[in-house]
Amino acid sequence: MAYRKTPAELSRLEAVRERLITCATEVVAEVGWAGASVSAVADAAGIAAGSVYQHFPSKAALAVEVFRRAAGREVEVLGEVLQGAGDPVGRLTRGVDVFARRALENRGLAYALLAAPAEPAVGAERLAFRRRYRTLFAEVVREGTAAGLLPPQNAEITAAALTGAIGEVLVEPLGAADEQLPQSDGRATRALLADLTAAALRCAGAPCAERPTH
Amino acid sequence: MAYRKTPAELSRLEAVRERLITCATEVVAEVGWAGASVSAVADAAGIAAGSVYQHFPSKAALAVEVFRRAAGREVEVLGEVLQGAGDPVGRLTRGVDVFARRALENRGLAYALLAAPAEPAVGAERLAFRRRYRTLFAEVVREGTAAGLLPPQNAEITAAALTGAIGEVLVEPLGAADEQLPQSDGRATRALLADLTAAALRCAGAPCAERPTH
DNA sequence: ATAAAGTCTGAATGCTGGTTCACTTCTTGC
DNA sequence: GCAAGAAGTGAACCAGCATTCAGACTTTAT
Repeated sequence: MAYRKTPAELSRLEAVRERLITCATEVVAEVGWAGASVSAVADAAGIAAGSVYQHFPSKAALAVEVFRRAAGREVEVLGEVLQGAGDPVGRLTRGVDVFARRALENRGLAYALLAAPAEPAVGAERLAFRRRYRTLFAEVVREGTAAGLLPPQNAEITAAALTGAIGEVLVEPLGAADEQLPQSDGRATRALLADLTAAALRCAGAPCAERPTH
Repeated sequence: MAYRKTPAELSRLEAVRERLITCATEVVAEVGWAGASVSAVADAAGIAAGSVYQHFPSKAALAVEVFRRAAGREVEVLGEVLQGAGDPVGRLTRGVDVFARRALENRGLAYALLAAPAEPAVGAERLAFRRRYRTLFAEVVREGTAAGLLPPQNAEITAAALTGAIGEVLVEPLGAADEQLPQSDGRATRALLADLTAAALRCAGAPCAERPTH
């Protein structure tokens, strides 16, 4: 024998793979799934198109991995907030706020994760992750009702409604990603976040925290 | 001159065009936008693929027309309910109910309109129609607050949240279109509708109509 | 009947973008 | 230094599908 992958070589390959994923994520954040062709991604990562297939069996597989990584981070963050300390209603408030804030801070990627047209494989992944968001929200809602802070309700439905509501409210500002980004923490954004969390709380039936809009 | 389109001929062409749109809608409802190739649609309408181009300049144009017709009907129905007689909260309730019910009665089409992957042109149209739903909901919400039936809130945001919530709640049951359709008015569906309208009312801040879940 | 002007057809064309592959360029172990 | 075996390259390949087009068939008006 005259060649065996040395540990160093192995980790170099791993690094290339990671770099590929990172660059692909950036490309997707910038031009969406539609514009993220294999060659565009390979270019961004500084390798040849053919080399992509050294790391992934297909473009779809790479796309799915990109999606999982990015969406996984969001699920994790959201989960930490929602399952953290404090009363359920407070956690829900903060969860919505954090989720929306993160989306607005990384619009391109958020849009890709939430709404941008994508190939079927990514679409399926999107569904799966939405279900995870739902599960997280549903748990908090259940805790809220158990604690008597929220009225009785179908937690799963409320969770779905929350997921959809947040997504829909964000799509508009995210879609306009290119226009003069209105400062991720400008006046308008603050108002948006306030109104969104208010709507979310109402949706879960939290007694109006009375933060009248504007 | 030796040929001029006679009125009869003209209306025949118009009829073919209509038939094409109808058949295309059916195909889309059955196999989604992805599966609705020009030849599949032409086959369904009983004409040759090339003849499609006698009536539409491109596949995208046909797709957009299909979307507009179908979505337009929904907007119209929803508008009629939301702008009808009665107090705003009641209208909102009925609007959500009617919307969801119609979607569940024509799952394939509803899924295509709401969520199925589609070419960019259709995606754009989808955005436009979502905006119209929002506008309709926003108006009712505004009326509700004006009448003192709903707490002060950002009606636009609430409307977006409502649109998103309804869509998200429906996507799951709609996506499973092929599985044993659980009777459009079975027990499960009734519960779903009740929970959905309840969530929607809470979202708008309507004082709990106290219809405890299930 | 016939010419002019359409409409219809469906196979051929062309484009787009993922995937392959013969070849070049490393890396490894002796 | 060298042979074995990878990894890297990018142009060629290929599949799917919208779109076109030359020829066949219809309708209209004389």
